Amino acid sequence: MRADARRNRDRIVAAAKAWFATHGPEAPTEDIARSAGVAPGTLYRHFADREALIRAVAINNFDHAIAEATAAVSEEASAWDALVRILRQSQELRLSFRLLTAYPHMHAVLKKERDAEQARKHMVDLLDRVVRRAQAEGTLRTDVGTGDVAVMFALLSHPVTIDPSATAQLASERCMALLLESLRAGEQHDQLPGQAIWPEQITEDRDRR
Amino acid sequence: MRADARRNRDRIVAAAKAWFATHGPEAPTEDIARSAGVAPGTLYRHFADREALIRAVAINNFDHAIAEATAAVSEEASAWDALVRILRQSQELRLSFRLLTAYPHMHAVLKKERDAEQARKHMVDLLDRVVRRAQAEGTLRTDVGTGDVAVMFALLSHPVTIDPSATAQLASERCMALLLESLRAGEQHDQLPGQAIWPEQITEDRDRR
Amino acid sequence: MRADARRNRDRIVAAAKAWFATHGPEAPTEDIARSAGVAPGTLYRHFADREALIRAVAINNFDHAIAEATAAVSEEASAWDALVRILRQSQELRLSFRLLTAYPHMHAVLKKERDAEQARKHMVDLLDRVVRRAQAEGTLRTDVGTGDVAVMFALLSHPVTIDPSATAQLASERCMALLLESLRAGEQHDQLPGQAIWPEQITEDRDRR
Amino acid sequence: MRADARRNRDRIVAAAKAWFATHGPEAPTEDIARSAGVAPGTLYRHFADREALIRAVAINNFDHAIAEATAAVSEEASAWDALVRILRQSQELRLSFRLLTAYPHMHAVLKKERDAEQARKHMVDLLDRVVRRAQAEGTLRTDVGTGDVAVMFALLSHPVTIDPSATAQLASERCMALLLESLRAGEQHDQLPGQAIWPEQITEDRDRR
DNA sequence: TATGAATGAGCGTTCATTCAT
DNA sequence: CATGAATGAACGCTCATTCAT
Repeated sequence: MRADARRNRDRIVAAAKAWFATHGPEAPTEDIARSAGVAPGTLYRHFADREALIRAVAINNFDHAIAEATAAVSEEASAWDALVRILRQSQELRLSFRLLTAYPHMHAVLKKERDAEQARKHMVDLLDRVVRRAQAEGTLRTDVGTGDVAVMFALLSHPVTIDPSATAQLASERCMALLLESLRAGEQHDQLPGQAIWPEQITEDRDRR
Repeated sequence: MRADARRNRDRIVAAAKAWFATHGPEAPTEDIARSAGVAPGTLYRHFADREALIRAVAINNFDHAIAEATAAVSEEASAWDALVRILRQSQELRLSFRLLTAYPHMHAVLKKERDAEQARKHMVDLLDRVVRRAQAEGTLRTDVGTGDVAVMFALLSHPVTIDPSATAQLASERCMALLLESLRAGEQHDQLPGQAIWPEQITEDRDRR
Repeated sequence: MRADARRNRDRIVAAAKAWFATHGPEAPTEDIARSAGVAPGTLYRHFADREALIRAVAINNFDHAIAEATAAVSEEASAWDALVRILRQSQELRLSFRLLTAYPHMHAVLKKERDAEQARKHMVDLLDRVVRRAQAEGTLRTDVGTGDVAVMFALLSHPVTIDPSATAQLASERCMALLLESLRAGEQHDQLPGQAIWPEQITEDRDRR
Repeated sequence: MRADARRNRDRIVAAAKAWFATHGPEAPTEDIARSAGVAPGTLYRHFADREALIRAVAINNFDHAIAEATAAVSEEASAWDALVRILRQSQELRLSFRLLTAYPHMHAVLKKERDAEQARKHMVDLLDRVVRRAQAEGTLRTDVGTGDVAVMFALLSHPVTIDPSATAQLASERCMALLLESLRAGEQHDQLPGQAIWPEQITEDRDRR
């Protein structure tokens, strides 16, 4: 791949990432191309269609999120601290989850490309390890599973649309803080409905419309 | 209003509600009309444009949500129980919040019709009263405001897109349970970032820009 | 025909006349119905379609124009004075000509109803008589025909769209005055191109698309 | 601009010009696009909306009309001869005036683009100069203004809808000849109503209503 | 390979006309 | 008969994707 082509591809992915983060995965391809400083034709030379672009953004995102999570795990003293840091601070992870929950087809879209599916799995596995380790060390309540944590995080990754935006930002952080508080191991926990949700409970076959 | 017209209007609102709930407020009017069993022209006879339809759905929703919340308040022994019931069980309230947070224009859209704006305000006021009463009775922690509760609820009202759907449903309920747990007044609370968010902190002027 | 039906019919024709005069013969039927104080269904009970309504308005108009022209002929001292009065003052005749020239299909539309066609013919015949008499009395130049006069008048019946409207009105009157001046018999006339145009030169078959 | 794009743009303008000339400025864009041999999207790539297309046609027209009028002025011996040639022969000027008087919004539409407004002004100024010069040389009666001439011409630019079309064409020419005759300076002129109308009397603010 | 023009299906909306009440 | 609701074809315009330059 020529150097300029490589550079264009990267700029398109970066532009798409920005648009997806602010306007969701239905953002106009034309706007994305313009932001990337290329013509629409160039975008489509690199990505067969919108879904391919989404996959590329997702892979990029998952990879960054994995890197951030890995750093958290290795740098924090406990699994709990790592978990808190990951959930609270990782913008990349936030976007990853937004993408994953942005529209129902997402899993089907990802599965069309081995790399995308692997990156997703890798990310989930990493989260799973942190969750289990935190439970093992006694800091995370044991009646929740990685699936619970993932769902919580996915939901909290939606943009909060209130004014002023500083309040929106704060609201989101407070919400996260509350949730984390409820996740911490403690004496008197309510009985949660059902059983803990683990990755295995989540079928990724979402294509039956 | 003639009986058949009334019936069609209701069917259109119902169809729109279903589409908005599953596909967001940009769902094709054509599909909505077809679901309602009417021609596109009929939809537009009843609603001047998409925004008018959104407002009608919102009013319908807010009204139902208010009714459910009112019932909860009058039937439950404590404000806390009422709050739990409202947040956990009201599907209408859930959709209401989804609509409200679906896109940033929503407030501007609602403000164009007095009824819509009033219904929204009425709903928020009701929630506000329950929140304050629960705090007064000592069951709800006092470092959160109605705005915090509303944001949390709005976020949790997003659809969870995992398979199987029974798991998605469960995940959502568990998430809500965790949040409620963290809201309950107790001994050792973490320090939340910032100050409690109350309705007053939320500017409803979203039309600038 | 019941009295109320008759009244509705008349009001619809009157409303249509007003709309056609100000907005041309494509004015929305809905607006016409509303102006007439009836529902659209009522309009269509009386007139099969837009063309039928146009014919009704045309007949009404032609009849009034004929009456005004007849009065002019009988009251004015000379054919010339009658002609001037007809062309200058008859609002009905003005609208008649506007309708006739508003869209190319008009003749075809009129021909579908004997009455409409007859009224038109009657009106043209009357104008023809006045023209010939004015020429006989030596007040109208003899190198113009009734067709010339009709065309002139039709053209001058178009609305003048300039601001302020008083100026538009004046401009129209001045234009008419100029044209009348050029029609008066006098010494030194320019040679007009072609031959005088008489009603016989005008084929009324306009339906070949 | 690429050669093919330029060609398409020109074809669209030409097609629109033809449709506007025959069916007025509300002619379906779809038909215009088809006539130009392009898809609807192409039309909208070149012109943001119908009004932009109207302006493009108008500019094209005004420019051609100005060129023809300029040629007439420089080639004819007197201002009078130039005026006669302009009014009689310029098909472009004829369409220009038809557009200008086609609907009341036209001035507002033109004013949205500097070029369009300038071209219009340029055209009017040119006519104004010829009119004043003809009056100075004693060939044009002095109780008419450029506004009178413009209105007359606008009115005469409407299509004459009679059959056969050769007769329509002739009728139009004869009408113009009569008007020109009445414009020539001479001994015994009738008193025209009101005062001469000059461009200054014509407010170009047509947007209040 | 990049460009940016062209395509054309799709959606929102209008309105002449029909039809159930 | 009148009403006014329903119909559905038509039109303006958008945008994902393809293709000529």
